[in-house]
Amino acid sequence: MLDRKHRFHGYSSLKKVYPKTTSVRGSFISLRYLRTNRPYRVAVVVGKKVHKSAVKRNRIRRRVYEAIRLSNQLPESTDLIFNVYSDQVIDLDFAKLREQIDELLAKVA
RNA sequence: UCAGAUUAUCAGCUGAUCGCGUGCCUAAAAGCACGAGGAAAGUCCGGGCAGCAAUAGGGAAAAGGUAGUUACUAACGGUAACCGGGGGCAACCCUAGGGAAAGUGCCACAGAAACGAUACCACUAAGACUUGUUCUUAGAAAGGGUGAAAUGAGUGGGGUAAGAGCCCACAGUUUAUAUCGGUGACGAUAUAAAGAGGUAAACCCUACCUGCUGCAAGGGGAUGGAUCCUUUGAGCCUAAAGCUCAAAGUGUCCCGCUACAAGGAUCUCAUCAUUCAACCGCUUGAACCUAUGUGGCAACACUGGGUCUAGAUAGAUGAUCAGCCUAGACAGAACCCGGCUUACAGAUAAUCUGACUAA
RNA sequence: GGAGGGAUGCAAGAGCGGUUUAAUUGGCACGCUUGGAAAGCGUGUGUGCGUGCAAACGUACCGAGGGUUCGAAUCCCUCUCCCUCCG
Repeated sequence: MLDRKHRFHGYSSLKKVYPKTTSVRGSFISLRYLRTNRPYRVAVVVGKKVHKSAVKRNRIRRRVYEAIRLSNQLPESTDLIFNVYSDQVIDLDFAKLREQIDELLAKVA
């Protein structure tokens, strides 16, 4: 999990950013981003259609957050929204997950 | 040894590195402490708490719920013990278990008839003639047939034209009364009476219970001011229009109570607050652990001692590596408790039952 | 998080506990009509299992599983999935 200042806060903050973003697609995760003049902010969205169980959705979210945290390619002032649309992230090898995340971030940069 | 029954507990662990939330301490950082469940789930019940002025005050109606008894509990549709019924050789388990002898409805098809009635076949008697596998009238309601169910008490005997609780004996059912046992449901015995179809998870009756809305409750901005709209009643008036005056709340009504403001919308003028839907509510509570403790069959209560044990807000408990074994199931707090229901790999312990073998 | 509503054939959508009611409409298939099509008219049309060469017949299924009843799509309980609302 990331530090509090690098996350989104409030219901409407994410809603306001969402329609202005441009999107980049990966194999299990898509990324929407928007350049700003603040420190970077990150959100990970795992919809209920990905998996029914709350435990498994939590696990996906935490693994993705962790992969983002360990990445050294984070841009300085950008809003990032990771949208997970596949439940294969649960069992995916962690090194491969990191590869994917880095790939997406490289596209943004 | 094998096959069961019941209850309780646990729900991977250890170490390293890098992270997250809250609290403490700080100017800040660092540091230290703590950080999901037995079901956190379903939201099926019961409460607390908050708002509606209310222990939401009393009564009535409507609507909904519960249903053996006695206890327990803050309360319950929950729990415990017991009673009745059912299952099992047994330990033990299951049970929406009030009333159909208050009333109404329904019981398709088939059948004579589905409940104040009625008679297809067969049975009995009398009569008729065309004298026979005949017809008519009467009797009877035990047998056959129909159907889930047929007037609803089985067996044996008597009785009769033929029969039938029509009568008798024995067995059994229900209701009432009495006595005994039990707080009670109920059980046992005796006497009397009766013959009553099923369905109340159909309406209903009886007894008891329930105000509504839910933390997205609610608080956090309160008071004054201005403008506009709407309804009902009364008065002026022949009537309409118009004008004037009055109007409360209790989410159904009456009483009672509170109160002297009709209700609604808009403006943002004055003071005040303001990055974010901030912040509060938000976690010490019918709390948890414990005792060769006390009372009780038990649920549970009391007493003594000890503990502080998540409180996030787009939402914290994770990631990676290494080791061990029995190889890790179901599953993530969102205001909080007490239950119920549903999901769940297994492991361990205790008590009990049956069968077999040995002594 | 809390509150409410729903699930019936390929699709939409009715359905008082009763022998036949799984109505109706669309879609689809076949036939008639036409030189050929469209439209129109007529007939048929869910799935599984069993019997049968076939036609056909029997039986079960109304989201799933239990219960009440002589008899449940319908009444009661539990579960699954879908939709709507809240400041």
